[in-house]
Amino acid sequence: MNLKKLSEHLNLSQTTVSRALNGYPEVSEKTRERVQKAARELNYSPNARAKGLALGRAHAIGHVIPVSTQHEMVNPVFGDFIAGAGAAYSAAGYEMMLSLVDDQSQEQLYRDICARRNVDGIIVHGPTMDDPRIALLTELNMPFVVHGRASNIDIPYSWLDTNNSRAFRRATEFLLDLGHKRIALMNGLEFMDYAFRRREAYRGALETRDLSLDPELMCSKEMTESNGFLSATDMLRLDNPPTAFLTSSMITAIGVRRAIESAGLVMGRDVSIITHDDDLGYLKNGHDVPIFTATRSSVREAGIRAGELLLDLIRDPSAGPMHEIIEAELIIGTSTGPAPKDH
Amino acid sequence: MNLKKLSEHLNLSQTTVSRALNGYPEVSEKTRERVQKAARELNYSPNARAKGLALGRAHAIGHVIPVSTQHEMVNPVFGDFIAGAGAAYSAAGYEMMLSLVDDQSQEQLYRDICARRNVDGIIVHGPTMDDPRIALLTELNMPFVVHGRASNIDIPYSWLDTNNSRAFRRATEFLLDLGHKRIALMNGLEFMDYAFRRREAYRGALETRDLSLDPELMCSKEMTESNGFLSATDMLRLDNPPTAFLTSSMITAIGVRRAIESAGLVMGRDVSIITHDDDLGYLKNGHDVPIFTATRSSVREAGIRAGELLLDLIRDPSAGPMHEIIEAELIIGTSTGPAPKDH
DNA sequence: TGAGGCATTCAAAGCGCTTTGAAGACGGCT
DNA sequence: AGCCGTCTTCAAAGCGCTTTGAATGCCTCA
Repeated sequence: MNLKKLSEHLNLSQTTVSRALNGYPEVSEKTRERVQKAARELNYSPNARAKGLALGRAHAIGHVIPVSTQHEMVNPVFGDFIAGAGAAYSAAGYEMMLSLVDDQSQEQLYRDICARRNVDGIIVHGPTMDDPRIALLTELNMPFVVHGRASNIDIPYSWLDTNNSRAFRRATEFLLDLGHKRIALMNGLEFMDYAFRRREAYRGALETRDLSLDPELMCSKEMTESNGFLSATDMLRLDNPPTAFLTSSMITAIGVRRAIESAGLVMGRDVSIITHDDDLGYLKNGHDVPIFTATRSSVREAGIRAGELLLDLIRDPSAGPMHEIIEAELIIGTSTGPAPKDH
Repeated sequence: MNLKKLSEHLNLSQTTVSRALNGYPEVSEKTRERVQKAARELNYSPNARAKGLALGRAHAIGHVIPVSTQHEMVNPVFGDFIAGAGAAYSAAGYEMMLSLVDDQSQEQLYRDICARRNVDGIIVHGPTMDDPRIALLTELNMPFVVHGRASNIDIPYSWLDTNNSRAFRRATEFLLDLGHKRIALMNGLEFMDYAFRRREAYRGALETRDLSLDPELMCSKEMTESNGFLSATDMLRLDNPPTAFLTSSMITAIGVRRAIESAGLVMGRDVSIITHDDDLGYLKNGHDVPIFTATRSSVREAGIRAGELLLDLIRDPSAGPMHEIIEAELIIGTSTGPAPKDH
């Protein structure tokens, strides 16, 4: 069923039918109702490609997902993020288009996407510190919103970010206030901007208390359960092991907990953990009492807001670079306690 | 940059330019090279909507992701599945289109997607036992491949599935062989087809050994860490508690492990766990020695194969219903051991 | 009665591509 | 010279929609 057939069936011109369905005023109410009824009965829904061609808009948003080539891994927060963004899109009648890309072929893929014109805007995931995509998309004149920020980029662009600095500073201070002096940082990959900010916040908090950084207590790896376990196991074997861990994700924290327990120690008594918690649907941090003390901010909320910002930007590009920062809550769970005396 | 401008710039007709770029033989090699060079330099890439309109094909595959309304949760295997499928698509020059839908408005969404014609095929995720989408898409004449199967549907359709029955039967027998008699099943939601098959396999294995099912040892919930923890905690408090757990996902298993440990028991000695392992990138089951004894099958592989099947089906719909079954490996980890004597 | 105004409706152009059917250029053959 | 076949190129139609600019019918008012 297409517009032509529908209009023939109704003995009307395509113009009239199109206008009736799109709510234009210059069509009488009788005909509008007749048209709408027929459209419903015949299950007519305009061909999206043709509509897009005529309108010059795709009614779709692109998400480019970087897939780590080493580990073939998709960031697990991604599911929740797009669940949020998707809700914003469908409310506005937009589709979501996904492309996966390995770290190599980034630039060409973005160029192609823009040239092919089947998205009206792009969400940039996982920005690095001097992410080249920001200049590229600006040059290509494609509306975009970055989930995160790029510390070394100074051209204006729209972003939405969690306040990683404040969250990790608070988390570190929380441990320091409990008397911990040997605090390990299990960070994500530090060319990622959020991981860089987190490390700087950790460093800042320690230095303010005149504690120096110990490279043996810092690691920067992909945030998997295994990495959490392995790195924590190594650190716990040090002569002067950490009494607390600051981890970048719940998954890493689960690995660290496993390391603590298999070292015969008790979490929250012998060794503390504080983690960042993205509030993922399938990985809630406990129920009434949280398991892990955590800085929590919902990545699903971030998805919703990022989607909304981008849609606003598409409607009115002059609305200029938009910025939004999300504060994380500090949630007290059972994984933290005062630093043990005998260390 | 579009075809018209490009052809004017080259002093050629649009026809010739189009043919040159699409590899048709009736254009001379000189001109072809000239055209290709210009296209590269001017960064020309055909407008996808226009191409789709002209060709009657969208070059895109739709994925409809059911979002559980109660828990606003996206199945965590989803990220890995689409990473696989996406690889298959981009190899073939296809895009991936995502729609999220809550359980309610399923049918209308599918009808719309088909009517709007901006996908050439659909992957059906998470089929239930008598999933209505199969009849619907068949009627609408839209190529599709189901990830999983629908036990109560008897019309022919294409699917790709893990052999859940065999995997869970083997897993149950493995525990039985170790002497366990009180085996708990922590299943997913049992209106989902895979969960139903898993339960039936578990039941079959027990009945073969003349053991009766104990409803107190069976639960059917969303596969989250919390649910694993809560249900396992309850079961371990029974007068006659289970000595082994069979869980549906790594995440659930992690929750069960937490329950075991916080009950003061030791996993693999006091209580065994065997789980299904989707081999997710960020949640590897240990490194050299697996943590959990598990039935493993890579959901990423499933994504790749499902994508390939669907592309084949789109190329040649008469290639008829395609079926593919993936066997799971049984991986022996440290989470299982002989049933304790004193129980 | 005819001009003017308003409410409806329509034919046709255009969005950017592919593809059909036709035509131009060229060389070889009789 | 004239004809034919081959190689190369082209103009135009069509994909399904929106939108411009024009036309139609009807009513009102002078």
